Amino acid sequence: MDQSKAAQTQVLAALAALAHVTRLDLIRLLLPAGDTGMPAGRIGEALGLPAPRLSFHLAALEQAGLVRARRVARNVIYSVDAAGIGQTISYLMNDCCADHPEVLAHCAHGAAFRPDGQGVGTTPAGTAKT
Amino acid sequence: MDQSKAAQTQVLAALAALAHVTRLDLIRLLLPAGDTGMPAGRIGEALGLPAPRLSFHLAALEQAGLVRARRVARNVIYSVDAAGIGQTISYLMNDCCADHPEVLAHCAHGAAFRPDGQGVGTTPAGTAKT
DNA sequence: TCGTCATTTCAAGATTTCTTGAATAGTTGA
DNA sequence: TCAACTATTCAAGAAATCTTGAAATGACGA
Repeated sequence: MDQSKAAQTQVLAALAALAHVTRLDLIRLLLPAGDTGMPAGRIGEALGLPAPRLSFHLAALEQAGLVRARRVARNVIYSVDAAGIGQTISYLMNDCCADHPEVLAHCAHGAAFRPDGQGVGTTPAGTAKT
Repeated sequence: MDQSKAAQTQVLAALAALAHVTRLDLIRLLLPAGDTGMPAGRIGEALGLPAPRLSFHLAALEQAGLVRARRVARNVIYSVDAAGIGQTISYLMNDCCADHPEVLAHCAHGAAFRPDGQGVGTTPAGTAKT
């Protein structure tokens, strides 16, 4: 059970990495590209980011285990690490919410696990509060 | 579809709030207490936190929509906002991973949605990489 | 009203993260 | 080898976040 501390450290890094507009944009852009990925240049072009800034954020995501980089000729291709993202979400659900169906109910609400398409609400915390 | 930007802002706040050891500890401590919650004093005692620091982090969580506070006599009772946490997770799954079963596979791996108990792995990103 | 308990706010310093332009490194074709 | 192209690293400043002790607020019982 010392492993769970390392697990938390890793998740904290992933959450910190996700907690930034630019990096969330990067994940969103890269996900549809799947394992094929996208060269850095085209990413920067798509999001209108200066090169050093792009490198900075991609490095952060890579270090957090959320994206992978591979060199192809002159380009560096970035792609999402599905396992990294999935396990981060999994940790949130299990470590925080294992015994709390109320939380899971809100998770499932997004229809991710419901092929019938019930409830497409992507409305996050707070929106329903005011 | 301008609502999705507000949604993202809210999720970013929630992710930033979660991306801190102390605050993740707070969530973990408060979740088992459910709606009953826990007075600030006892929380600080349980985690060994000085009062101002506790207030600072609880305020951050509250602002992010992850916990709620209510006053009872001299005490302030804090409890988790299940909807806030659930919707944050939901956003990650839907906005980032809607079309990507590979990610969802890793999410489900934690057994949250599998009563059969298959795969209790709480192992987060990266652990399986080195 | 006074004193006490529970909690928050304030102010200052320390630390970390983010952005930017300039310089550097790796890869390819001529 | 040289020039062009792609991407990262560096250094410095700006901004945001975290921690801490001291002071302030709010609620209750005597």
